[in-house]
Amino acid sequence: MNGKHLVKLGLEKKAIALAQTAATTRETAGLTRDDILNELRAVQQNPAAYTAGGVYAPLAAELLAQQAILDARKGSELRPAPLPYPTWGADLIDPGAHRQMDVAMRLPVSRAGALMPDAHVGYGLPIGGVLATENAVIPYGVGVDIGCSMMLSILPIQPGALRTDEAGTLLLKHTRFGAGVAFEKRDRQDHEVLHESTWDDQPILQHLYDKAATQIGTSGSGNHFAEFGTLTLPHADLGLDPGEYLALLTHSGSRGFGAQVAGHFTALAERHHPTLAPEAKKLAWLPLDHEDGQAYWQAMNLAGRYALANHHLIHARLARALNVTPLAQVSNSHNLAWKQQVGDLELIVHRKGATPATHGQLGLIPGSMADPGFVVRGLGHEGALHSASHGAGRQLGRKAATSTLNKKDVQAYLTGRGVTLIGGGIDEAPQAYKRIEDVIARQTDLVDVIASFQPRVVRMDTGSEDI
DNA sequence: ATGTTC
Repeated sequence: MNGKHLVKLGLEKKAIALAQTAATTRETAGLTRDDILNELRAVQQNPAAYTAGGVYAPLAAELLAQQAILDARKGSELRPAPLPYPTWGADLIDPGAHRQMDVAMRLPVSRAGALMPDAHVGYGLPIGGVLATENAVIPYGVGVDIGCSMMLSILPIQPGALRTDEAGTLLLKHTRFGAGVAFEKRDRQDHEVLHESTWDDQPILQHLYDKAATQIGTSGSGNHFAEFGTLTLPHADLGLDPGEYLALLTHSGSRGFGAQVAGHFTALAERHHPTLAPEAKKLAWLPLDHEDGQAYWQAMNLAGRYALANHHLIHARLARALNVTPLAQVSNSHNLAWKQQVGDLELIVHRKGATPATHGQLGLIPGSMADPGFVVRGLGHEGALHSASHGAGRQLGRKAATSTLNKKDVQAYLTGRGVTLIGGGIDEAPQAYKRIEDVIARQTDLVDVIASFQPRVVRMDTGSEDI
């Protein structure tokens, strides 16, 4: 058998070598060249029928592997141009965030998207990005801090009745900040989320259970915070009379548990798409009709419930210390994916730093450590995929903030607004964020503002560059 | 965002 005959069959290098070996065996068995070429064509047409054994099994396996790569490449190909998507507050958004969103809208699984006015560059999908996909979930479309969320408790206390030093003492005693931190054993609290059978369903969840159990009720680091402030409710709402209330606002996530879930499934998604274009590598997805997609979906939702449980424990601890029961509570996740009907399709809507804003849905949009946050009610805007911003959004990256701003500037800003800060880093300075008033003004068709919250005593993690 | 990454 001449190699040329095999090239003519359209075989590639490795397959040619395997075909040559098989052909030699068949020639020894007395078959003619034409007989062998016919057999080879049959193997080519249906390699799966030959993998069980026999002289053609190695060739058949190689052909199947090649086909799988081709199929994967075909299924991972980006569209030549991004699908169009609406942007809110384009004048506030860095071109880099648009570039990232453009890549996301070129994914073959993408169907719709939107950019919120707090958008800025992140890993994979931009922060403030909303992306709807079909039968696919993108771990980096949710983000590292799965289930990152906000919670507000409105307390039956006059804003002036809690002194600044008392508020600071409470926050220091009843919250825990920092990467890797957990509550001391005697202070550890239980929550029903830790008793779910879900933890037994996957090895990774079993593995992370102990970490989750020790860290529950903690706040973490980065932009996470716990703060007392003054809630101003101009009109009767939330079952409350108009007026001013002492309130507790927290920003926290799924801690080490969620971060490790995110890392695990991002790596898995990348293995699903080995031929994905480099610019879209961090947007690798998992098919939802595949066990890996189902596993992520389960773990993601558990991390979402766990993050909200964190908030509930933080609020319960502080409310108990104050000997009060909250008058009302509002909470929302802003790093998560949801199944959502979009037109005729049920899509997977990823919100990575975006507040769900279905018609009538309550949400929380914080400003910065010294700027007001807002309680909002969604207007269910279809084009925004029922979403709004999740905050003010960065205008300076962490490095830029650290090199541009100094302690004095930040202290002056805090003093000017009567804010007392415990912990905090320069990279979280109010000046590192967009003006929340501008961001809110760009999304009046997405949410109604129903109350504002002015921070008074704020606790954050100690940054690398303290304030 | 996370403890400190293959």
